[in-house]
Amino acid sequence: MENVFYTLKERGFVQQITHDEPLIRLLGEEKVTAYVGFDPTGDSLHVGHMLPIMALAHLQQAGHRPIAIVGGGTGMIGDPSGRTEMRQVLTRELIKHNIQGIKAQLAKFLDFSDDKAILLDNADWILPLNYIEFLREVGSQFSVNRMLTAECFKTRMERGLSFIEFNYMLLQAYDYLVLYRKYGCRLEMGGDDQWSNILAGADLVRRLEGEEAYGLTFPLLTTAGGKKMGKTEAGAVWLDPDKTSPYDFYQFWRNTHDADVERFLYLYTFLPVEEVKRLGSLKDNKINEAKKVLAFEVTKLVHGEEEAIKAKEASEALFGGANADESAAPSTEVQGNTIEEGINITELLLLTGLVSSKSEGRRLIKQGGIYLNGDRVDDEELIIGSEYIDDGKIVLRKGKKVFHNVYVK
RNA sequence: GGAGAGAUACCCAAGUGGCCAAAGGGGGCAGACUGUAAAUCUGCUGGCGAUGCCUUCGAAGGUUCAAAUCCUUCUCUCUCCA
Repeated sequence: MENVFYTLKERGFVQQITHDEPLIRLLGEEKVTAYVGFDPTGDSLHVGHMLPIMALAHLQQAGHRPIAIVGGGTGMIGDPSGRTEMRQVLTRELIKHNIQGIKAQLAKFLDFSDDKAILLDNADWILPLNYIEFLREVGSQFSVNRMLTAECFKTRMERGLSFIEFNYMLLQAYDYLVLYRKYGCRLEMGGDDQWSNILAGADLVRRLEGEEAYGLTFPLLTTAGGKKMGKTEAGAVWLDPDKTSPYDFYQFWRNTHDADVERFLYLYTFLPVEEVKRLGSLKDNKINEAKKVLAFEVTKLVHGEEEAIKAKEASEALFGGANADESAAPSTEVQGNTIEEGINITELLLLTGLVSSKSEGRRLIKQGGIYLNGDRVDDEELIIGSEYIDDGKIVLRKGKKVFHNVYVK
């Protein structure tokens, strides 16, 4: 099998590595145990977490053993990296709850059977730590002078950094040490903002165990539009179907900027390199084909083939203008008599969540941004009665892309 | 602990008694153009029973016919000193 390092490199996963030659050799010669940590700051992962997950999946496919760490212990501290302000300190209960959600989602990407991949909560070894023992074993290995020069603390030096956060680096480094001792873990990966933390861990393993440990970071992705990957105006794009519907998830990928399509196909799908190259080279409106493939593949990965097909069909039906089944679009159910009595268009918009206030609804109508069953609405006082019900539902549209079905019970 | 500076809408940032629901920029939303893209141009961007009313300029009080603007207390942040 080809060395997985080259796969990762070719697909754009590699930003920095601690030692290139020895790491490549290691990955080519033996089964390597590698880990990535996830912050339990929410009960679902989002698109931003997919990069490390995909990397772990590639490693597993190449026969290596991934470890996913959920930071139940470090979550009690909060990583200051990349933050301008202190993180909110999470409660133990909340973290436990979040870990449950994250575990379930990771299982979609990694095979945890027979210890082919391992999921751990670092609370197991961090919470029982004895302060003095920890300081003597781990703390003594760190130079404050050096820590202060680390990039991750620089921004915080200006805005203030509390002692609890300053300790975060030691704890993450300790994770690596524990994993090395228990599982022989030799590689830690993470976002490029984790570089300092990863180096600290690799250093610690080398100092205390005399063994070379490696680190690799992923690029921090921004879209061609300059936004943080996985964030939209509406917030993060979640992997949890209750937070982001498969249809919206599909649409998120379908709306990828032209310039990002190839890069994303490499990173977020398992399509072979030749196929990605072919799709990525499509020009002008042909590239829409590539976007469809991207959207379908990623949706399939996260929500399964059935949901992916539904999302794709719904999308094509809605944008194709056909009257096909658009059931995958977000929907709201209303009581039949609400419509029979007649409801103001702005009330209905508010009800569906398409707008957050009636004023916003009126504004949109005034600007010609609201469509009812395909026709533009120009009267903001329009009363919607049963004559608008078509096939048991009313189709609302905001702008060009946001569809919403209103089902009448 | 001492001295100073500051806190304005989603973000940055003007405003220092009425003309302020609050300039400007960013972001966002919509329209035009398109390929469900980008770029560009245009409009909008606190709420409501709407030519009026209500809430909003860190919090709570006070002065005034009138406060984001003045006074008092409090909370938080930053800078310098120890």
